[in-house]
Amino acid sequence: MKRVSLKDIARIAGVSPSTVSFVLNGKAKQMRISEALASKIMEVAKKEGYHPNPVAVSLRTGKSQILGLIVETISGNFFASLSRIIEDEAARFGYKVVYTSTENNRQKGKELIGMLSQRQVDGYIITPTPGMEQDIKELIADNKPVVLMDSYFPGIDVPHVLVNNYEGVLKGMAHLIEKGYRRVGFVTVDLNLVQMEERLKAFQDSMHKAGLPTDDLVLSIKYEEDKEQGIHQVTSFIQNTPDLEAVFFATNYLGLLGLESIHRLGLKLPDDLAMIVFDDHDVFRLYPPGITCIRQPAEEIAKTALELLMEQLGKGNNGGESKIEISPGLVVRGTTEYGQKVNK
Amino acid sequence: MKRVSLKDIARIAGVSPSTVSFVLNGKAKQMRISEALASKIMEVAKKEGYHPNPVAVSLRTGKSQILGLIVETISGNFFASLSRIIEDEAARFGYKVVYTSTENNRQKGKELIGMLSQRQVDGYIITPTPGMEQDIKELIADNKPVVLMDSYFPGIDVPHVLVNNYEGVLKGMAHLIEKGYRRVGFVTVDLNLVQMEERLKAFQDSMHKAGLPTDDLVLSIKYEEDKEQGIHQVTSFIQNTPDLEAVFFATNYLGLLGLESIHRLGLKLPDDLAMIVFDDHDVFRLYPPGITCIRQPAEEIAKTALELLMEQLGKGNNGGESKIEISPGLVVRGTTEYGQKVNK
DNA sequence: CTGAAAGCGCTTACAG
DNA sequence: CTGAAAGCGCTTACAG
Repeated sequence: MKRVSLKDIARIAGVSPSTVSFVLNGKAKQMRISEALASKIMEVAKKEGYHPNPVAVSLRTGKSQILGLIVETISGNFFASLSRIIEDEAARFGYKVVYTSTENNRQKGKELIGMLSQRQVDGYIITPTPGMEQDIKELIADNKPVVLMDSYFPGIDVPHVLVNNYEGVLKGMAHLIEKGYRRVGFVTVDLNLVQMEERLKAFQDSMHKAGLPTDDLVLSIKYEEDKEQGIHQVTSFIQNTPDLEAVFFATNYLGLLGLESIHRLGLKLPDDLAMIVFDDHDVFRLYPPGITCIRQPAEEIAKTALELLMEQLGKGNNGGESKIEISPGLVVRGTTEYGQKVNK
Repeated sequence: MKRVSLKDIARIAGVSPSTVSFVLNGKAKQMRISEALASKIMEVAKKEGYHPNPVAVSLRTGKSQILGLIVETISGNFFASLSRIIEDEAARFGYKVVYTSTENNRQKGKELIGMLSQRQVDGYIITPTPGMEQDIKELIADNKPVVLMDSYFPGIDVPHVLVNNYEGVLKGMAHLIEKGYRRVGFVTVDLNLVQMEERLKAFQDSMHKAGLPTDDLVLSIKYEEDKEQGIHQVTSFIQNTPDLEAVFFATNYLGLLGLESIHRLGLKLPDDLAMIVFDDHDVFRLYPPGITCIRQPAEEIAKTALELLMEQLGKGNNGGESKIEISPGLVVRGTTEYGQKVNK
């Protein structure tokens, strides 16, 4: 059951290991090895079931043909949507993918990157969390190919691909305003991330453009708050905001809090209150009918990220920033789209 | 930014590479290297930030300190429950874990195992699917450490750990019968798997022991059937079985079909119809209150599987069968446990 | 056109 | 107690 090595093939074919290596790596022509010899070697290799030992190749070349995908949590829907797409796409380019997650743990993020780089991972696709800024800087300094997904750090010059957050909220707001909603609340989270800022800004711009005030209409939940606390805050926000007609939730986690609040208040969607969610992670299938979602095109984001990475791997890290923002879709869940608002 | 190598450490410390290797691998004493020298070498290694290159170690030793975890799908809750536990446990033993999924694709299962074995994976934890029998046999023949989880092949002598399916259904049935339910249906799937056989047998044995007939009470759904078809079958089963008081669903997929059917029929849980689900994959959180679950202890299964694997890794594959069955728990979801059945 | 040789970074008998 | 040497399986200048 011993594996056949390149040397074995050479011996059987009666040539030197180098010749076998050249042929098997498609450099026969370049090395001007005769067609006849080349095809003979190919045949022997096939017959003996030869497969190069990737560990040896990796040691020799310093490349592993492996990509590292680092996400926040491996058990979420975001990861589920992504992993398969990235794996398939990577395979097309001859790469394997290993997955790791930080599980919301700063320390672990650091270790992971360290471990991956030791294993000679050739490139990284990372969903960055606030704590990883430094690690990512080091990766860049080390000239490693990196692409960020879903978010980015304004201070670091590294390719990233994410949904166009501003445009997404704009779309959702246009939809609501067109339907006649005027008292629209916005629930966001107290997190210093570019995405969240963009979303809030788009809300305010939309309202102001429509001549609507936003003074008492923004609720910002603390990130550390636990779930029950959050539900409580959303509940009283809904109760205490006069004439509230609709609420825009800036993330799907917030959306779930909202759903629960609405449920507890005994309100009916969308008649009593309309609801719209910015679905960061393409989980809109979880929502019941009657909710509008700004949907992230996870598939397109993943594909684009991989392409950016391949570009870097193909021609070295050019260090140029490439910021790609993908337009989100507006999805009305279910068939019961809420109609024109009557008594505006 | 060049990595420091063992050779570098040797040069800096003024000793030979072998000495460094011995010290760093804890064989200083065994090789009778002086304490002073050993600690000096340790210090240099630390100061220079030396980390052995795992690729080189792997090439030289033939071991990778990596375990392969193969599951059916990476996007399910089962995987989510498992991955973290296995990863943590493996880390305690100094192993990393790489995940792969067959995504219900026979061909892919084969490729995956091939790829992992090339990468010198030291051991396998596999959730077997019917198509993998041959591949697993080869692994065994090849003397690779393997542990199966969640299922097993009766014909193959390989360690496996799974919930005690028979006992689980027995528990659930005892619960129902004790509450006074007599007309209990059993919905299973037409799949030739030991787990399913055990579950059905336990149902029949329970009923018979209580002196209850089961003739018209078993529905077996075809595995290939699509979801809508399945819902249809369950719906008519519920409608056409006289005096049906409760239904036992043999898997959580079937349970979801049942939930939808009950919803469509406008029945109220558990008053109109009681429902109990064998939750293969610890997803009982998805069910609404009023449903009883036989819950798989995913955590314990995962831990045990890893221990079995470590045993093999520690002392070589002894080839002996070790079949471990873990007792399932009975979980009544939510606070609204259904009460004593009144009009039996 | 083809082969001998070095070397990727380690470990481990073997010889002092 | 410690070092020189071989070798894991490959790739790639270098020399014919």
